[in-house]
Amino acid sequence: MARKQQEKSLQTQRELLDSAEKLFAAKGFVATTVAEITADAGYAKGNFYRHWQSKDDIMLAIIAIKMQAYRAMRDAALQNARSLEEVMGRILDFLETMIDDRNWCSVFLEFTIHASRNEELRSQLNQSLYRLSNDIFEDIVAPYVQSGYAASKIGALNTALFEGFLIHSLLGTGTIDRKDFRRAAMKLAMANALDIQE
Amino acid sequence: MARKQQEKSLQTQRELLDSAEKLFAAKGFVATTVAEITADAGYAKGNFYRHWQSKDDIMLAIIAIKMQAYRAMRDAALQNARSLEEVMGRILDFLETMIDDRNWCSVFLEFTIHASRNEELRSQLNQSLYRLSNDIFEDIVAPYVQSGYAASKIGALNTALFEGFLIHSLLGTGTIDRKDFRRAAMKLAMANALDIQE
DNA sequence: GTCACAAAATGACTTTCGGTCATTTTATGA
DNA sequence: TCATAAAATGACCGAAAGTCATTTTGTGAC
Repeated sequence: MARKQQEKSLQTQRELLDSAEKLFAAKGFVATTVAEITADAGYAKGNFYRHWQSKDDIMLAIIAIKMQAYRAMRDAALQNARSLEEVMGRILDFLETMIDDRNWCSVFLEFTIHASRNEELRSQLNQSLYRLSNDIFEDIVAPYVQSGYAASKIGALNTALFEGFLIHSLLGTGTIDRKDFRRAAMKLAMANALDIQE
Repeated sequence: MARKQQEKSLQTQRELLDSAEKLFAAKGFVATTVAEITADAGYAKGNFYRHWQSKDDIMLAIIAIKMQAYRAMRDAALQNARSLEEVMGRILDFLETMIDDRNWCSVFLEFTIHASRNEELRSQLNQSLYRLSNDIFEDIVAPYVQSGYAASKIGALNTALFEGFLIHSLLGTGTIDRKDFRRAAMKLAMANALDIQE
């Protein structure tokens, strides 16, 4: 049976994914070479391209996996929230766990900007990256919005503030910390959801 | 007199700067090659390195020039502002002119992330990039802050929201537009400056 | 066991790009 | 006109993504 060969191939793929994830987090997307990934997993470079078409490709695969894990966390956390403040609190808790995965945040951002120059890649990334935020805000936050302002916009502004905060963290300016971010994000979301537009 | 030679060298440098700026804006920092820059200006590649040590180096030079221009614009705009709302309005006008320079924003971001992985480069960039925001908020906004919250933090959060918005624009999600950004930034800054902390 | 076949793995090779440097071209002023 | 210095050149190097002909390994039929 050819099963064993398929299994072997899958095993190799998993090993390469693990090595790639580890190295991307440690050194960044650009600084990590395909040869390093395969060497770390104990294979030759050419083997990599049996599993993915490019370095971009494996990154998209890793992001998809990460996002799925995040999505599960989110679902668990938001189940019992009963007010807008509580929902936003949970969302911000959740974003803070992403910040704790500091190296990964950095790689996300690096890849996001990298992708923005590439039509194809950009739209692929858009799907997995922002579906997370959109889902949360359109499904879970929307019922609490009294201002008539689109929940998706509240979500996008929240994500924007988060990503801007990540940039500041990456550059290590030290002016704002995660408490400042949390406070600001909460304020912004509450104002957007509750203040009637003039 | 050796003057003419120096003048020639400076002229070459200016031509290379112009070509670099044009190409970076059109294609991005990474996608633009040194050979393209020199070819566009009508020189050979080696000539480039008489003027800058690296591609990073010319980018820092261009950023410094741009920032100086922006600083002048800012000074002119803020001269007659008389209230926090007016000051923030001018600052946001100013950020919107940066957004209009859309390609450059994109290159800024790209380079910022690129630099975040490089200790030396990061601190160099920090200086020119964030001095702008810090100056504005510490000198001009501070007198209007009644909440006891540090003006520098208000500035950093404003910049964060701006940069996050740029990322959204770059990815072309289309969920929020500059009006949404403006409204949110104003709200956030006013709340931070006026709401007494609990 | 062994043989044919297919899947998995290899690493030499190509191309591209940042950066170097010995060499050539051009300008200066004695 | 000639020596010298500055400006400009482009062949070359090393590193990295991606390719592919070749080798190694595993499978199933006999």
